[in-house]
Amino acid sequence: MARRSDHTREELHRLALDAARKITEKDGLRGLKARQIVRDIGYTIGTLYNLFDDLDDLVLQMNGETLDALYEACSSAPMDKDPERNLRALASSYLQFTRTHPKLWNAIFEHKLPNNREMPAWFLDKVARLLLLEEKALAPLFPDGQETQCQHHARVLWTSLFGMASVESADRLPEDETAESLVASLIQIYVAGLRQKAGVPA
Amino acid sequence: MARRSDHTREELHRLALDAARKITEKDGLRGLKARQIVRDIGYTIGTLYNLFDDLDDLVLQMNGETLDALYEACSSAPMDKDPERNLRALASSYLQFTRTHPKLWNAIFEHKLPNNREMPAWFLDKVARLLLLEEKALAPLFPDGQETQCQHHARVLWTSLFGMASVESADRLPEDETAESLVASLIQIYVAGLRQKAGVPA
DNA sequence: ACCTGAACACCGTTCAAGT
DNA sequence: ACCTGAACACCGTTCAAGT
Repeated sequence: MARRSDHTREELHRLALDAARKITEKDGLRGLKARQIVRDIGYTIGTLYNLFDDLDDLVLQMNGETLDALYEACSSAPMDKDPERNLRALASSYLQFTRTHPKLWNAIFEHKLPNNREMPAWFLDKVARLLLLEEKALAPLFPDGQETQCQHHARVLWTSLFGMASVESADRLPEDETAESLVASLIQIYVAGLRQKAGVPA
Repeated sequence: MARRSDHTREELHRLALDAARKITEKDGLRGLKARQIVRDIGYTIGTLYNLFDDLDDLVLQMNGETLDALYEACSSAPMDKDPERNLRALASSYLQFTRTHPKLWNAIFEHKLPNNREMPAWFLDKVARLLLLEEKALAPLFPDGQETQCQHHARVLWTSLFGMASVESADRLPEDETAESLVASLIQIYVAGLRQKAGVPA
């Protein structure tokens, strides 16, 4: 057999990533197998390696698309001159995404390359881009010329948000606590602390 | 062959976990293989399944020991009546551990059981126990009767610390930023915010 | 009672052979 | 040029056979 040409290379690429996404969404990264992907799209194992270097490459691309979707979801959060409202809206969008696609979101951080291999730059860019949204949300609190401080504190809040989402997604929060309740305190109290430090009471 | 009895069951158990720890420390959870473990301790594959239900069981036990070691390291942080100093000391001990054993620490959160299987209670206890240290560090800030609030804010700080350590261990911090610099801001500013809220200026 | 290692089912990956 | 699927090396896991 050979040369089915039912689909172009681009279509096949898309079919494979869509199938991988569905499997990961259901069974997690641990349940994602090359043979299951091709079975789902009606092709054979060899074709997958015509499309991707290896499974790590496929997972990186799938995670890249998840990061794109997460960025899109977070971008839709409304931003104005109230940093607390901005941060709450952004965190809310972020957490809504991680709850809707917990295993897909987890795959981004679960996936580790072998010791010698490092994450490609395009992937790190997609990760870094999200942090800019947090900076933008926090910016109204800082006068011009304090961009460095704004970046620092945006990173504090962003890594904290990541920690809360991560712990929630691992089901390690008690019944009466959610990532949202934790992040609400974080934003309220951290911004109050920042305002106090700057001598600008709320 | 059979019946070597070079080691008791308990000794073998220990040998296997030690070998697993060394492999994970070097190559990460992804590089941990059943056959490598038994090769390192001079036994064969069947013996491993005499000692553990399966590899997941072995990894859970290894991660349990890592949590014990982390708890021990964090317990040594000095505690007094100054919550900021307490929190800084605790975070410092925590981060020193995650930097000394990055792949071992990562294995705790990387390791996912199959969909149907859940973490055993003894493992969750070891995770939960660490949070109590953060509560103890923060307690001087709260009067008697406010234990619930103390627990809540301890969890905010603890999940944030986890996020910072996690991002640092994934090499996703820029040159001029460390988990320590992030956590220093978090503690200083969050506690200032808490004091302000309680009407007790620093 | 304990340990072995062949055997099994299943991986990721390669590649000669087909059309 | 594209697709196939047998083949390979390597997994985790089981278990009959040894002492």
